[in-house]
Order: sequence, then C-alpha cells, then structure tokens
Amino acid sequence: MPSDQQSEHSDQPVDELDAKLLLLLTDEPRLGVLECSRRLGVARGTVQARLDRLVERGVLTGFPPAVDLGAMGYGLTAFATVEIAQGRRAEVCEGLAAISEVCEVHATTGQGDLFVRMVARSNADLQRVVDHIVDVPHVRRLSTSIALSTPVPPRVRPLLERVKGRPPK
Amino acid sequence: MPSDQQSEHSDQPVDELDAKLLLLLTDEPRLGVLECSRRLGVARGTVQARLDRLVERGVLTGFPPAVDLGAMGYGLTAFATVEIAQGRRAEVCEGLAAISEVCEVHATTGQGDLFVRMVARSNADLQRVVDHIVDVPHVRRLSTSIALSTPVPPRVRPLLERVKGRPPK
DNA sequence: AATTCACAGGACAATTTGTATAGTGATCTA
DNA sequence: TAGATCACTATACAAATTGTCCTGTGAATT
Repeated sequence: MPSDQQSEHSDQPVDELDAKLLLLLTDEPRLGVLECSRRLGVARGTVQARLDRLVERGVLTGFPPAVDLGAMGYGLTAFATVEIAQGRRAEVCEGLAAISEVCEVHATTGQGDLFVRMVARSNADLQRVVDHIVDVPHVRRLSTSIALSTPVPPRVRPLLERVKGRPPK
Repeated sequence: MPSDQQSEHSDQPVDELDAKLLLLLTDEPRLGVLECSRRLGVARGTVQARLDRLVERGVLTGFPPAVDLGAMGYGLTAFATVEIAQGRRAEVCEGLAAISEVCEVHATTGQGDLFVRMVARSNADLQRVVDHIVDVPHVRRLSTSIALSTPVPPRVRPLLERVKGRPPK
C-alpha cells in the first residue's frame, strides 16, 4: 500500500477543465477570475475553486513576470556542462548561484556533472562569465556552447492540451 | 523632494524603478497596480506607465502561469544533445516540436547540434520519449542525461537586482 | 526662456474581487 | 436505500481595484 494519499483513485492531478483554465491563462495571463469564467462558460466560483485547488496541489505555482533578457541587453544565451570534483556539488552550486548571469543549474547523470544555462551581453561578456565559472572552486572542466536560436521556446502547452483529449466520458 | 533624475540616458532599457517593480512582481505576481504603487511608494499612474513601457519595449512579455510539471505527473526532466544531418535543422525541429514532452529546443554551436529539454512520467516513459526523438527523420545521434536535481531553478532575479546598483562603471 | 517629460496626487464611474448563501445532481458510505 | 458529501450553478453585496482623465511641479532638452 502506498504512502499517504487523500484520494488515490480517479483523481489525476489535472482534469480537462483545469487544463483549459491553464491554457486560457497561458494565452492571456492577466485575465481575472470573472473573465475566465465567462470564457470557459462556467460559474465564477468554479474557476475560483479550481484555481485554489491547482495552487494547493502545487500544480500552479504562480504567475511570475516573464522578462525578456534579450530586451534587457542580455542577447546571448549559452549552455555549459561543468565537470566538478567529486563530492563538491553543493559548494560548486553555491559558487555558481552567486554569479548573476547564471540563470539555471541542474545536476545531471553522466559523471556527477552540472548543466548550466547563462546569459551575457556580448561575446566578450560571455568570456567574462565563463571565466567566472571556471574560477569557482572545484570546477574541473567547462564545456560551453552558445545558443544560436531557440526553435522551441520553453513551453508546457502541448502537455496541457493533451489533457483535453482525455476521456471526458 | 527627491525626484527622479537619471532618465537622461534612455539607452538603458530598464532603470532602477523598473527593476524594483519587476522584482516585486516576481515575488508576488498577482499584485495589482495599486498595491504595487503602495509598496514602491510611487503614484499609481507611475506604476501603470512603467508597466506599459516595459511591455512596449518587450522587456516584460507577460505573466504566464507557472505550471509545476512535477506536480502534474511529469517527475522526470532530461536533457539531450541531438546530432542531426547537415542542413536539416528546420525539419528536425519541426519533428521535435510535435512531441509534447519536448519542452524546449535550442540550436547551439558545437556541431550544428540541438539541445533539448524534455520531461517524462517515469524512466520507462522517458525511454518512450527518447525513442520518439530518435525516430524523428534526420536525427543522427542522441545523447541523453537525466536531471537529478536543480540546484538553481530558472531565475532572473540576480540580474534585476543588479540594476539597483546604479550605472556600474 | 520655452517646451517636453516623468511623476505626484486626486477624482469618478464601471468593473472585479472577496465572501456568503441556497439549490441541484452525482457519487460515496454505512 | 437513506443520508452525507462534493462540485458546480446562480445570486447577492460591500469593498477594493481598474481605466481614465486632470492639474501642478520639478528637471532635462532645445
């Protein structure tokens, strides 16, 4: 028997209405609860309840402002694979986190390596950032590659759209 | 009374007040214009104008709902480096975009390769997704690694915070 | 010196939100 | 099978917020 669960059966974390709501908000995030209810053809209370539950379940974590770093002057995005000294991940991550231009770090399988996404204002600036990373203690090797384009920008949409296809009985 | 005085160089896409506003919204994205103006100690019209200008300049692109894929059942995140046949990038990207689990694709320097971020429900599911990718025409080689943890989740904060420090050098 | 800008501060109507309450059908439970 | 729940519709109302428009004041630009 699995661990704790309030209603382990039927309930998938997100049903079709939830998905529709999330898709609607994806397209027009500033919509209010009332407007959402109108668009979805349900009562306002329902939308309110759904939203609350999505937040409760941790599915919807918020509505952070999407800032275009390019428009802010950081026109370059680069990825780096970082090889580090065994057992020093925490320290290295701390060092990386201290670098403003480091926008994301993942620990990945492979050889206990880290994967880093960073931005820079120019090639020269990227050089500086890379040097900064290399200077982080316990960083052994750094392999950088620059993003030339982003054919598929970060998205969740398809996953949400697929929920629609679920047996709405 | 202390008024603003550093707007002479309209070159900077984001000034300190803009950054503060974005940071505030980063922390509490559902705040309304009025509440923002109170927190920042400026007039409501100012906040409204700033927000409009940020959108105009393309810095603020919206407030998309942040969906936690983990909470939705996609507990696995993986990255893949994809080697493709010369000159087939567009086709391959199209094929990748058609896979729901593919959440992001970048074309990178290196060897005209692609970098892919994807999610899956389980290891078995990941296998399926990977197979799917390999099946995309013109995909030559695929090197996958799983994200074990995310020491630094996607962030913009440090870059915004730095704006506060006035024209650096 | 004149003009333009960004911002503070205020005013007003229309809309939205926060919160309740009642009614209905479907599902779960003892 | 008779309750008890649960999710949703439909309403209601006060309080708060939004969309606009205006005035006045410094500071920067011309």
